[in-house]
Amino acid sequence: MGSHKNEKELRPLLMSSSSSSVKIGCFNSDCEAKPERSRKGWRLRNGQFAELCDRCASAYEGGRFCETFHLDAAGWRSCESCGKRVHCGCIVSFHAVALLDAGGVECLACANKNFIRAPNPVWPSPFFLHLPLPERLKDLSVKNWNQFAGSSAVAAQWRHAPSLWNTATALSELHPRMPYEIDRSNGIDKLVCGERPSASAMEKSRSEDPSERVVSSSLKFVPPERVANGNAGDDIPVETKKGVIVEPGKNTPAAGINYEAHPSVNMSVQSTPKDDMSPLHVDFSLPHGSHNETNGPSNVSGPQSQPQMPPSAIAKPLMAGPHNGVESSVETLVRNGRPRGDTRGRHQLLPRYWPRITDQELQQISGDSNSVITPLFEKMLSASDAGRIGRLVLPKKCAEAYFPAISQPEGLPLKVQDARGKEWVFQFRFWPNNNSRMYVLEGVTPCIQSMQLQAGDTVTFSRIDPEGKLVMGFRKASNIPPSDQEMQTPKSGNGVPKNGEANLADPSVWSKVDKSGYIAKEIAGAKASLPTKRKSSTLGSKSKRLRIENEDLIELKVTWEEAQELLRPPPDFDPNVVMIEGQEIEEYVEAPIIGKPTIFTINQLGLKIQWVQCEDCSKWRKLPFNVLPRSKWTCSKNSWDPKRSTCSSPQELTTEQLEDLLSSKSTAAPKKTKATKQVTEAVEASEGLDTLANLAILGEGEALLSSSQATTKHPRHRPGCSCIVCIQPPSGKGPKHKQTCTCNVCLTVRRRFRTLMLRREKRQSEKEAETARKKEQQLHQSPKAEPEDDDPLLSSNTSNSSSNPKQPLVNETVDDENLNSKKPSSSPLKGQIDLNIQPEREDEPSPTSDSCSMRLIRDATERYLRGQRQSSSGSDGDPITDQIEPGRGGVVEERLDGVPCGSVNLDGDMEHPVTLSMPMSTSTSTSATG
DNA sequence: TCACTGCATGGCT
DNA sequence: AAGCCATGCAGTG
Repeated sequence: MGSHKNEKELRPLLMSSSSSSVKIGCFNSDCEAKPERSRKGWRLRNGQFAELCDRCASAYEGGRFCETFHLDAAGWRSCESCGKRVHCGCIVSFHAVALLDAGGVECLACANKNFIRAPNPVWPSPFFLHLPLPERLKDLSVKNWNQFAGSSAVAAQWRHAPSLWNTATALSELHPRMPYEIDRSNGIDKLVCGERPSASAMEKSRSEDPSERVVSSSLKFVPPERVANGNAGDDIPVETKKGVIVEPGKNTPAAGINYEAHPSVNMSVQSTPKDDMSPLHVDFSLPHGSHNETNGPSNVSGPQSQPQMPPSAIAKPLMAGPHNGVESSVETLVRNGRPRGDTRGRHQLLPRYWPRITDQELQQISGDSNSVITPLFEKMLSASDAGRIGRLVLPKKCAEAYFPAISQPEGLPLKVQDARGKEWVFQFRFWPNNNSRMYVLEGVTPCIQSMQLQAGDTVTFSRIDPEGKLVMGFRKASNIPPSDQEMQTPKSGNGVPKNGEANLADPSVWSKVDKSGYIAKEIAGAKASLPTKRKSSTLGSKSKRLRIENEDLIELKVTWEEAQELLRPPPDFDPNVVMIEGQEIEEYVEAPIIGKPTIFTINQLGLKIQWVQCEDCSKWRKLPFNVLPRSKWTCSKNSWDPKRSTCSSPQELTTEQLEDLLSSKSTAAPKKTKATKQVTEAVEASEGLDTLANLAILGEGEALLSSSQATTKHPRHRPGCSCIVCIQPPSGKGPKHKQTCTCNVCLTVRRRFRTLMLRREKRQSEKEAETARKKEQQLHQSPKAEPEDDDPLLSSNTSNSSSNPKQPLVNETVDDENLNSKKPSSSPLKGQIDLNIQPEREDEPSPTSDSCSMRLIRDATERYLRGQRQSSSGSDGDPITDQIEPGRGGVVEERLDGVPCGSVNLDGDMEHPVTLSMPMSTSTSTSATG
């Protein structure tokens, strides 16, 4: 440790000189003696030691220096434990005082006692600290890491990491290969074994530090040496106190002294040493600095060796307190036991990686044991992370700060325990990347899957002491209010579902931290409060891809079909018709608008009807099936039933019927994700197509609709994108899909194709179409449809349904076509918009396929639908319920070959009677009603 | 053909 | 503007 500012008071003339060789006399400015043989006193900031005359040295060693030489100076306080007067305002006393978390100070004797009593085995014995570093480190080597990795390397390494001293050890252990480590060790050694001043420094944790929070019971570490000097005092429950080492560099209002918080012994890991000028820091920091891989051996001492560093990522949040918040990367290093960092400035981790774990979660991890959990960092899983590749990209700084140093790309096997206690071994490695490194954990798939994580969820890395194990917890994205997710403490984390009120473990901590978003959070829990920066920094930062996950996942978790179903041509649309591959494609300048979800049923007469809920009164009103109500539909727009054109009008449906209606609707969706193979496939397919749909719906680059899958597409994806993702064949099984395949994907593709074909046919001969339709209807005796529904296509597709009144009548294609034909629009084509079509990608089933292909497709489709109906049919009784299309959601694709919901907009509000020929599904569509 | 590996690319902070 | 890092994708087995 070095001298501090106060040092100057003692020895102004010598201050500038860092050389102990300069002997002008006793270092004590209050002493006139000129010792022949100087004795070492406190450590100066420059790493050297004050040279004192015998008398002063004796006083110093006896712990009487302050009272002897500046009893009247400011900065005297009483030990909170024993009441003894202790000086807190000079470099000499700096080492003999511990600042308590609760305020006040404690003499070293008391602090030491507490420390010694502390049952926490995590802390190394003071004696251990006294051992020359070389001794402690001699066995350490990179191998250790490897070995540990294989077994409990982490634990071993970190076991002693808690204390600064240990840190040194840990560091050494971690970086045995680095020469500088040795230097570091030396430096530390000096601190530990050297002259007393050096030993002093101990710590105290800051309550603000999340880590500390966890380790609130942290003990204060007092160097043995100090104890010797020490002042006796009463014991103070260590657990309840956190001390802060007094440092010359900073002023404590209360004490009028400079001090700084240092890593507490137990949680030193989390504390943040300052990189300020304090000698202590110097010693500690140096080692860290040395850790820098790019750095050569570092100097053991010297202020210069302690450049000011940004707070460590974790420490930062913690910093808030009286401290200036200046944290040194050192601390990070200390905590991790792995102080490396390319540059100190970089030690600071991005806020998005700051661990946000609640006490409860920590408790969960540690269980009832006395384990101390040290949150290290967290990361929201990207699509890649959660993908099958099994590679979890680790934030560089986090990897370098908390994982063992690796010099070879191959890295090391790293043992990680999940929240359930199960151990996993990942390969911690890196790839050279732009003159840097990209760290990854390989082989995480099993773990990720076991935790059922997906993109958007967050994994947290913590360390359990004294075991020193790495623990990987997780937090499901869905557990947290989307908007608050970023900011709030996970309700459940570390894989331990908790009620843990998402209170930030310690609001004060986070809020104070910085602008990174915590502040905002503190201010408001509401979405609005969500710090945009924060948000963007997490999901958003790199990814628009992920951005949608949380918020949108919930609100926009609609199927591709559902989304399209709700699309409505923009008002006053004026589509441009372009020819693409011989097909007329309508282009809309305006983005489509979103319509209102409805539920389709079939009444007793076999007429299709749809139910829509009034925006104002929430009553359900019956509308012609082909009406496309807008999103803000209200009773007043119910021109079809004047009696119920006001909100005051009673609802036509009975409560029971409504329940059935709604339940059917709600149950439909779940089915979608359920697991028949086909369903699953369908889901996948729809997800895979989401991109297209999203793009179509939201416009290029704006994929607001997220697939149910957290995975997102690369931002570069654009309509027509030919990347591997976009050109991916259905379900990624291209070749495996046979022509007769009836999987959702194939059906979808066929449907799309069919749509095109139908249009063509339509164009070719309206008359023929009409004829065909009638023919189809006759053949299949499709269920009754409204008079307007004379879509020939419909009949073809719905042949099956026709046989079963209860089956959904809707067939996307059919309906779609029906609508087209029915639509008021003078031109069958006019007003049609097929957002599902991407000319560039229509290559799958070529639009130009012949009718034979069409037939095959239809046949396959029908077979599939038949099967679906059979399997899903069976409900009867309530007209509504029964008629609501079962499995709507799950098999949507298959069943929706047509757009049941009207393409014709009869709604007064729908001034745009345009048919949207989109593959659709309406989760709401229903079947015949009796 | 597919899974895996490792580097390259480029959006974003 | 540098660097991070999510993802792409070629190479390999």
